[in-house]
Amino acid sequence: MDLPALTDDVGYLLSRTSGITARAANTALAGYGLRVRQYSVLSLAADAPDGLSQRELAGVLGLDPSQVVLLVDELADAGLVLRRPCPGDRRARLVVATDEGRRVLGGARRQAHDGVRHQLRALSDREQETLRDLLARVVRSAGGVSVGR
Amino acid sequence: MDLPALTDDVGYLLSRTSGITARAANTALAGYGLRVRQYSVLSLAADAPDGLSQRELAGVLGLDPSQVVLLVDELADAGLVLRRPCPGDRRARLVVATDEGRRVLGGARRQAHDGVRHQLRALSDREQETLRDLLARVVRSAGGVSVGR
DNA sequence: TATTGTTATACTCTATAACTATA
DNA sequence: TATAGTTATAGAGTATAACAATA
Repeated sequence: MDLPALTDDVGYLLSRTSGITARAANTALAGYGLRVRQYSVLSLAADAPDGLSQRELAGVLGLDPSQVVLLVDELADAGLVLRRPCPGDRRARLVVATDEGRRVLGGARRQAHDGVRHQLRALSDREQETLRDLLARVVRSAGGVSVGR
Repeated sequence: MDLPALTDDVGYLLSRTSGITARAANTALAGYGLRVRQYSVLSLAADAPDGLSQRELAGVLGLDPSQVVLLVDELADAGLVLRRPCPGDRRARLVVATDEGRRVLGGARRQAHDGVRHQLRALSDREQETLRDLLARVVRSAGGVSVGR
């Protein structure tokens, strides 16, 4: 079986597409003082009623826990999240969105979504859904495996 | 209309999937002394009968020309490509794969492809094709636009 | 005047190791 | 002994600006 040329290779196309959409998202988020990684932490924290531990954040995002520390530091400095002691485990700390964090997230989420959507404009709504579902299955099957060390 | 939670967001899923496949590709390429960016330059050079100018490489790959210089430097140091003067334009230099470059690329391409494919194993062949076609349309529509400066 | 390649610089992202306090 | 968080460091990727040679 013949291998595809670079420009028809899924890995290459994933990298290019991800770069394009991440750049658009970062541009859209710049007005809120956020970048995609900080935004993703804030977004997860805001959607979890009681917040998440940093370990949970690292697991979901596929990041090393040491990176999460820095991202939460920045968000906390900006007053968008805070660290609460975790009842029942004095090692852990729950990352919770502040009211200001939720307020900022409201606009940021909309802007980021629109920015990404504009880069996907070549695809119909139906096709964007298909893309999302295919990617979600890849992440769920492969993503959770090699997170730890 | 309601916005999706982070884990159902196409931008987030693209970033995660791209990270997963790029990591797999880098692991697969490590034995050849290559990383994905160098590999992509080598791959394009090898597939173009007379090579490509660095400007063309930058355009196709969505990179800044200054980044291409460094990538070609590394490949040239490793003896995988060489810079030929471009007949008809003394400013430009054509990047051409050496025999050794083509030989290395043969194995590297196979390994990288298998590594990425393994991360996509949750999708059928048919679905992987669909994914590739959707991504290709996004790159073609949005990718060529804001490359220059 | 515009384009090709180049050098330089700064910032972000990624990967790893080692340490502390708790469990 | 394992786990949650933290600190530190190095390497890779990304983004810009400026310059020489040539068109």
